[in-house]
Amino acid sequence: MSARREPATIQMVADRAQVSPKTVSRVINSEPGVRDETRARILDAIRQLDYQPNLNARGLAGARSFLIGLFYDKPGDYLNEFQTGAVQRCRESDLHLMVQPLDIASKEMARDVGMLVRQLRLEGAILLPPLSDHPVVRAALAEAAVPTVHIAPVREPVDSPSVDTDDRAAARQMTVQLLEHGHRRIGFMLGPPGHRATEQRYLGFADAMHARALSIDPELVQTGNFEFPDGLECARRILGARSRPTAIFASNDDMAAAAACLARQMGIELPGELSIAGFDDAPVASMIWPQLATVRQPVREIARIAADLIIQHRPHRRGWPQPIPRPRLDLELIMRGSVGPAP
Amino acid sequence: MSARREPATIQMVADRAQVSPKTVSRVINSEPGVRDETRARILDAIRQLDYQPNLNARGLAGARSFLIGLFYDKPGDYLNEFQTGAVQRCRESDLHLMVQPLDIASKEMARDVGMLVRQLRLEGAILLPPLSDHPVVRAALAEAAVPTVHIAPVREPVDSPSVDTDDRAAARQMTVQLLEHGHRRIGFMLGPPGHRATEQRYLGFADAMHARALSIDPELVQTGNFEFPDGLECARRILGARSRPTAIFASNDDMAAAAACLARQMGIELPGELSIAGFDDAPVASMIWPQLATVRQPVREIARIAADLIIQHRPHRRGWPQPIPRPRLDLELIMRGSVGPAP
DNA sequence: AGAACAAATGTCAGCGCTGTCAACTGGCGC
DNA sequence: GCGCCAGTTGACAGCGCTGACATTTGTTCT
Repeated sequence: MSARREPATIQMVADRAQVSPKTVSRVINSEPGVRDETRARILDAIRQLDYQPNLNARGLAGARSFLIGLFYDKPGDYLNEFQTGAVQRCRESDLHLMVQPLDIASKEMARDVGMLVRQLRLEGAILLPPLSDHPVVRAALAEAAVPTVHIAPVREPVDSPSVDTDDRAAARQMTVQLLEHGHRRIGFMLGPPGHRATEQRYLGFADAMHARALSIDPELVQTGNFEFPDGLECARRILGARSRPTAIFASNDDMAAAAACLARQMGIELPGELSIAGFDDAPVASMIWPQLATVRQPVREIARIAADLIIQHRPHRRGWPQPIPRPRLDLELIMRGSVGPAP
Repeated sequence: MSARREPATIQMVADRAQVSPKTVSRVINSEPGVRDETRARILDAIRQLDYQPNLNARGLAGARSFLIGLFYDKPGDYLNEFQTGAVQRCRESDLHLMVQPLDIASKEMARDVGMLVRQLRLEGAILLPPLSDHPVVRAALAEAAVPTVHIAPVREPVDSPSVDTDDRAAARQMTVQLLEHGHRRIGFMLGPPGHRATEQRYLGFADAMHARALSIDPELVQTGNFEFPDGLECARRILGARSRPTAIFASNDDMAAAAACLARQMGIELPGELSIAGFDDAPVASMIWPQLATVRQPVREIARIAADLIIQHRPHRRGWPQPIPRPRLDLELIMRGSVGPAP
């Protein structure tokens, strides 16, 4: 084990490359106006000294932070995927990702956000749903003038980009699948209010039903909060309806799993007597039998795009270029064993 | 919307409180030697100006970073829980958590780690298994003299604390439960090598079997990598054994779920013909029917303790106080429907 | 009251880097 | 040969804060 060297400084690199620190700085920041030969010499020195610029110093001098914040309400598989994608994208641009859970129920959110943002001088923020629609968070971020990207917001923010997916189309397609399997009475599990996914997925379902002139029995539409326990409760109500549906389309996989679970307890055979479809392609979707037909979101891709929007934006620092980008990604239907012909 | 103020500086606070910046600094850092009356005046000024110290400046001047790194290999529910706990603890001490996925298969890990550590000047690092045993990561961290806490390492690092759980005892207890339900032929699904959990859980299982003078049929012991698909493969081998076991104890819930899934496909009734036990109390454990008997890890608690170890250690900066702390937490058995009397 | 000391506060330089702007270099046209 | 300009490079201050040390203030004891 070698004795621990102190980290190299820009001055040391400059000395070794026979240039001024400023020129080294230019190279580090990929600024133009450095002769190739000089650049090469400097890069060499950097390599030899194994130099890493000190982020604190860079940030202080340049009024930057190299930090992007990722705010989320509840952890879960979605977060994992998203985080992975976002970190990857950040690393490609020499940025770092700061994760921050924010209890949507807490009254101290504004304080928390403001604190983080101003202490860390975040260069951008990404809001995961349902935070993307939280007025307090939005306001705190706006006040601090932090460029923000909203993921799947219900109301598109006028002055910030958002990224979302065509949940409506996917839900419509999935419903069409159910219809083509002969299902006519179809139960639906809504997500909690305040999520774009909740409204879009239902709309897609309704689109498909109405296109076939089928009516939706309100008794078969139940609201859960995207979690297993309420999925159970929804399923109880749907399967306890006067006339039991032959299929259930749940707004997410956890609730779909709950439907499958309850059906099993009730001795209902899957998919013989009941078909079930979910949404999100969560791990649980392929961990139960029969596996859940579901819709896959390109979460990592969404994350990369979100991070990218912030990174691309950075140079301007204030106000997004016209027009504000709002990429919308397509989803992928995944048909699996939980959907079969209607009995 | 008010015009966006520039963030307050320590100088502004000092002026308003009629003291020198240094005294304000003392208050911010909770240093002793400030009269109560002065402190109050300063705190007042801070509040009025809504002042937040600039982390970059603090870090640069004080040779700190206020950052702790959390390194992990694969995301998952464990990570979510851990991250939540760790962030909470960090916030309590004015620190921040930097998450960093590290592909255990990648050859650039040393570079990645070194880069992060030196750019960010991390004040500490937490290694999640199986990274806690990765020699390259350990070396990179050691070279940079970053205080590190290892979570559930197979080999305890001589000079760093570790946090783990008594998996062996818990596995023994779970096995005893199976035995008391009358099971004698019990299959076991090992985790991948390189995890403490893998060895400890098996040892606990073996402890209990041997205590009853029962032998373990090697054909019923299969290795997976903690993921559902191999769980399926393991289950296929175990359930395809010449003499099928009446119970399976899987080293984690994903694999246990796979056993349940396969059993169902094979028409084996749970828990009537086969009992299944898992480990970790992952979400999936309560999302399938019958729900999995499992072992709950206090993941958040572990995370808090790990962060705490780093935070407590910080003042010394080099070398841990004697002796190196190695807290070990107890686990909680959760018996659920997947375990029943042997047929 | 004055000395002697502890407590409280201040002064000042500098952490490692970048923004601003000045200075230098070489090539070109006339 | 001179002026001029674009292309390069450097000098220098200062980002906001804290460490080391100096100074002032308050307290206690004789």
